[in-house]
Amino acid sequence: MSQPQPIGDNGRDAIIAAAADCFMEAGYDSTSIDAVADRLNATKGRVYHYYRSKAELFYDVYRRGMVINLSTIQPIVERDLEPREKLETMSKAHVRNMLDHLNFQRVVMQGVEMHLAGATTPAQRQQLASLMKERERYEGLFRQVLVEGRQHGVFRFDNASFASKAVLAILNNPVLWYRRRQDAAHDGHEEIVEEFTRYAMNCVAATQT
Amino acid sequence: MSQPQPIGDNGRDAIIAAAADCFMEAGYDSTSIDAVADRLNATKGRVYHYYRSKAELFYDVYRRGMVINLSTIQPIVERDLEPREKLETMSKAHVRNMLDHLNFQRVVMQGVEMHLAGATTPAQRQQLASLMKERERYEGLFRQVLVEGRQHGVFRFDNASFASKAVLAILNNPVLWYRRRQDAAHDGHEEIVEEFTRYAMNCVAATQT
DNA sequence: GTCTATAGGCCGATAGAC
DNA sequence: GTCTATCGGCCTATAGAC
Repeated sequence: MSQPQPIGDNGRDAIIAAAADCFMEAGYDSTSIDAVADRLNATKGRVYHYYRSKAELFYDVYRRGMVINLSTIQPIVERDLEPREKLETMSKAHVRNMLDHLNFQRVVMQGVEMHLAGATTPAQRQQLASLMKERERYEGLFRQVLVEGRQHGVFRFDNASFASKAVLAILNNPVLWYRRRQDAAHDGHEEIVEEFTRYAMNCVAATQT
Repeated sequence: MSQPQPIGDNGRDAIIAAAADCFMEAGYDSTSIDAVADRLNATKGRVYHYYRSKAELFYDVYRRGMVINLSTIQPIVERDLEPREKLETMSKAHVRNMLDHLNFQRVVMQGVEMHLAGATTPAQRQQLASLMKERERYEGLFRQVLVEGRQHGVFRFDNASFASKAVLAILNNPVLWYRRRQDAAHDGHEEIVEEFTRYAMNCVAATQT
């Protein structure tokens, strides 16, 4: 208690990180608790000491992913920027998060899939629903900027909900195909960030840039 | 042999349709062969008579989904249309397919996820890789129109591969949240088709419409 | 707090009757 | 061609030693 633990140093954080990698590489269903434990050079006794079930572990990984995203975007929303510049800054930061935290972002995607598929037990359903609310809140941050920009005449669209979905569909896309490169100096991140941000901006732009 | 069987009437087609519904509702891993058989009012002996494994059944469902998409879009590609009109026609048809064949389209999405996750056995890997080629061919039809339009100065983008991914990311998006409505007369399809097509067009447009 | 050992259930796949 | 019956493996979760 004398010092705060750095992230990744206490029991749970190491498990969350290992689980994120496993879920990314094999998917939720195909990841066994043994596999997560193996990655920690431990056995599943350790995992079950911190988590009551595999589902709870998954939820924690998902939540960590959303915390990364929200804590990046929220401060940008609060800055006093003109709508176009604000959306552009948010978009670039979002794509960077996708590329920098692929493991967590793939887990977030799997959470959406699980929600679509419909979890079996009522308890799981409820848990997933609350996770989806976090995601909707995140989408709301984008929707809010879009509506503001439409009032200023710099964005154009009919249905704000559809527009925010379209923008995020573009910005999330790299998660579906990007693979980490060995050479960190030439990871190609900036080209992806620039280009997908431009597509996202264009799709709701009222005036050509 | 005297008459061709209508789709959905021979043994395999009924199984494919039942499996598509199950995979949509529960996901690949959580769908048991018993569940597919139940939906057919049969037992799994029937399924295993036509398919050697659950994976093969999945591949067939996926293929059916891609056949739906390719057979819709290919004829449009071959028509003699100006690039902007061609892309618009393709986009609308694509979104309609997403809404009209949700079950198969969700399976196609799951196939992409499985590919990302990395199938376990070498045989599965190879099968999935060949399915992904179909998908890339489909994306290529869009890329081709985009490049043609860029030459005519009606589209603008740097990387044609990224541009086609961005366009399809938008057009696929409804699969992630759309749910069938009871009232077929007011299914809301046309609003979704119009709006997401417009976003897709805008994101690569060289001139404002 | 981390381990070993094992219970217990589910499901893919097969064998063989009809 | 469809059924019933069952094997065998895998994996979640728990019990209890250290």
